Amino acid sequence: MGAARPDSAPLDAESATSGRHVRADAQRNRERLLEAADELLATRGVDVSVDEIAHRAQLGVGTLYRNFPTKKALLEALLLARIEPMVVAARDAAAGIDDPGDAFVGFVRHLSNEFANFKALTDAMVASGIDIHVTKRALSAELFAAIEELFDKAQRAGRIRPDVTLADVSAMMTGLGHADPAFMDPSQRSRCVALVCDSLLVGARSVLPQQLPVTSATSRQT
Amino acid sequence: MGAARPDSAPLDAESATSGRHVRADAQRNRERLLEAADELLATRGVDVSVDEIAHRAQLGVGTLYRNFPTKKALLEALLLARIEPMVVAARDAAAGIDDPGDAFVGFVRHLSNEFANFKALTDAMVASGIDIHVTKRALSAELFAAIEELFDKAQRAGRIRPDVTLADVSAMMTGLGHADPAFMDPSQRSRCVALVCDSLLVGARSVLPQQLPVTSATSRQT
DNA sequence: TACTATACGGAACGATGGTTCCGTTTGTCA
DNA sequence: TGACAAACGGAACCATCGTTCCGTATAGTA
Repeated sequence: MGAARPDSAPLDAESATSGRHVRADAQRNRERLLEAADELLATRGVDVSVDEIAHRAQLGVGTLYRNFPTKKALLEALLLARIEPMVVAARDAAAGIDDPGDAFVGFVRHLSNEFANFKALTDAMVASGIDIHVTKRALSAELFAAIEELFDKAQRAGRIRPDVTLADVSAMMTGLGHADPAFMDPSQRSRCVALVCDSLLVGARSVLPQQLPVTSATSRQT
Repeated sequence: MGAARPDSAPLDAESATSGRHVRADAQRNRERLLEAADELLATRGVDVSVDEIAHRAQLGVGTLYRNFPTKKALLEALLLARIEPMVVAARDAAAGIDDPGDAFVGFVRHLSNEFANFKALTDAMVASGIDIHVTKRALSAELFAAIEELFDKAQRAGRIRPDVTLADVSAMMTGLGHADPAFMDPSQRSRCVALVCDSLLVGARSVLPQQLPVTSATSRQT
């Protein structure tokens, strides 16, 4: 997770800053807590309690609070942990030898799915009174930079419309990710990604992926 | 709980069903409560308490609970009140003499803005444990039907891609509406609507509206 | 103006959930 | 293996919030 964060955030990097000793079980438990929070947010949704998270990790609340001074801190750490692989993916895509346009489309597809998994987490952060905008921007500066590189490359290659900006892309992608789940299951999202890319790319008009033959957006449960 | 509610459901239509008397102030207060809830959801966001709403309306909680048996009921009433004008707008658009494609685009633009105002409300409903999908579908069946009419008309006129479905449109619109506000201010949304319509329509490639020259998606507060 | 049905206010209640505290357990090292 | 710092568990605490209850105020009517 937060492997290399040399500067500010003091949450990981235990052995580093001080000669302090960190017991092996403590470190393991920290991972367990993050995993538990992750799973519970995915399954139960926004309103998971810290007690639930602690129990899921087979730990007491006290332990949770030693690792994360507050629920907010736990959620932030989780957000950070989820963003990191995305940064890696974005850099890989930008550095790859594929056609920049294709790489961009692939990454958009990837990210829209990831963002969808984010929804419960960010909703929970909002519900906990976190200023999600400030937090997310601070935490995702690296991600933003990585995406920008990929975007610029594809645009310079003439694959992305010249009048489209990175802000457009960001907005469209958060839109895809935050859409009402009642209208946006994975297969629907796949179609929407194709549509969005059609609008972003130069001269594109994709063949939409198959749609399940349910009556239009009128069958989903819970 | 319910003080004097002779029958079951009907909250408005006071004078109608029964010879019951309804005091003028009571009726006024009901409106005030809905307005207060509306404003507070817009300003403070998801986690408004019923006390806050009551105070904002310069009323006590007791009064609130006489009008709405539960917080959930208040939120549902508010949702219903907000959906109604949209239905009207959709029907107008479908019945109008404009080119169906243009009417569709105009309506999409209108609805994406409305949905954005929805966000706090629907989030609050979710946070209150309401099954938002069931509720919304039940309440918005009319809206859905009205949109379908408009959509079909535009598609039959050859303006909307034949492989695009109503489900696609719904998904894209909820996406536009629920997007992270940090990335989607009104001017940004306007551009995104244009992009989305580019992908939905046949042979469209719009001129994107002007974008404010702030650094890409990196300035917004709260 | 007096009377009554109706509506109002807001204290009190119970549930829920984040956070703290402290006695107990356990990993690590000499 | 023994000792101690570090970590653990979970009861208890406190704040918040939805909801109820009942004494008081008021609109409407005769």
